[in-house]
Amino acid sequence: MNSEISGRAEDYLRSIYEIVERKGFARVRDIARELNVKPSSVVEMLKKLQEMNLVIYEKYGGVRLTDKGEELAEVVKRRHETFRKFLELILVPKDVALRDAHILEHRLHPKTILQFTRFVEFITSYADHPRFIRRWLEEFKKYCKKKEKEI
Amino acid sequence: MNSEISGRAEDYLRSIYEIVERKGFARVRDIARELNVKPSSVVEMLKKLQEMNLVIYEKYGGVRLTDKGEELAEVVKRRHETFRKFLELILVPKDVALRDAHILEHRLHPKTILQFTRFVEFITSYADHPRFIRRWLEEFKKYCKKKEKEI
DNA sequence: AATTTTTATTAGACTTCTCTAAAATTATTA
DNA sequence: TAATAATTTTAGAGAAGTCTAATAAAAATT
Repeated sequence: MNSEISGRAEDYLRSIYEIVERKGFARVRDIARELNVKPSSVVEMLKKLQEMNLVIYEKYGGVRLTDKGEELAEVVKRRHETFRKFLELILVPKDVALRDAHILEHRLHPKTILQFTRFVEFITSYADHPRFIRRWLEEFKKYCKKKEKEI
Repeated sequence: MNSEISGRAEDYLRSIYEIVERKGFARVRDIARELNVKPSSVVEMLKKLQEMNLVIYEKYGGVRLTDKGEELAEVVKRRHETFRKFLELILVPKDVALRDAHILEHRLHPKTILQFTRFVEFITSYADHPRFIRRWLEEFKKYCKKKEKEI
């Protein structure tokens, strides 16, 4: 009866979604490579995801998402993007931002996710308009550079 | 040989630190209550933490942190405060912010933690000075209120 | 088509953290 | 101090996710 999806399951779901988006279908191997796990772990998780009606897969065949799985994956992906953008906004290097967005995207309260989303929206939508936002971003950059020199 | 401390172990460490700070000593019961786990789970973890030279505890006696444990707990606590402040800054309700800071504080790359820290520093240290920051915070509040009404 | 290589699956074990239930210890109070 | 209550500890098990090694199936190559 526990329909709570685990953070790790979400990772698998997003990964499958992105692979399918890129190359049309997902294989165990691709997923394993993307998540840095062994193929056997992928198979294990695929069984669970199928149990939850999030993916359809046949032994030795390809993997695809159910409608429910796709919906969920899209939510997860949007969340991921939000966190990635946010991290880049506060000047975390791109590679680190990508990595850490994965960590941020799970288990946070919906209200928290909402506020992160609004923050990113607010900054990016205003970024090339009002002076005070642009000014603020510039000042933050300066502030970081100054701190960088202090090390 | 693996001296990596787990996120969960960090929770225990911070919890012990805070209880000791509050009432002088920590008992299994206190820790269990604070972390919402059973006393037996606490005992289990205390053994591991002792193994890692982070706490000293005797059966049926109190728990205290070693110097090494205290140092680590302080780092964890500062990190926690940073995230809590940050979440409140982006207008996450206090109770949710407290809860989610626990989730954010683990496993992020040092560079990410550094940037979060700088961001909070930047905003709070300038908050009552230059107009453009105050202005910015006000605008963000307005933006959120507007979005709130749209729901 | 037969052989080799790649990919996928299973079985079984391990890690980390958790729990319940029972036993041991300490504290309280009558 | 004897009985009761609260706390702590142990033992044993379970969930989630991972791994290795062996096996099975599919794909590629000769």
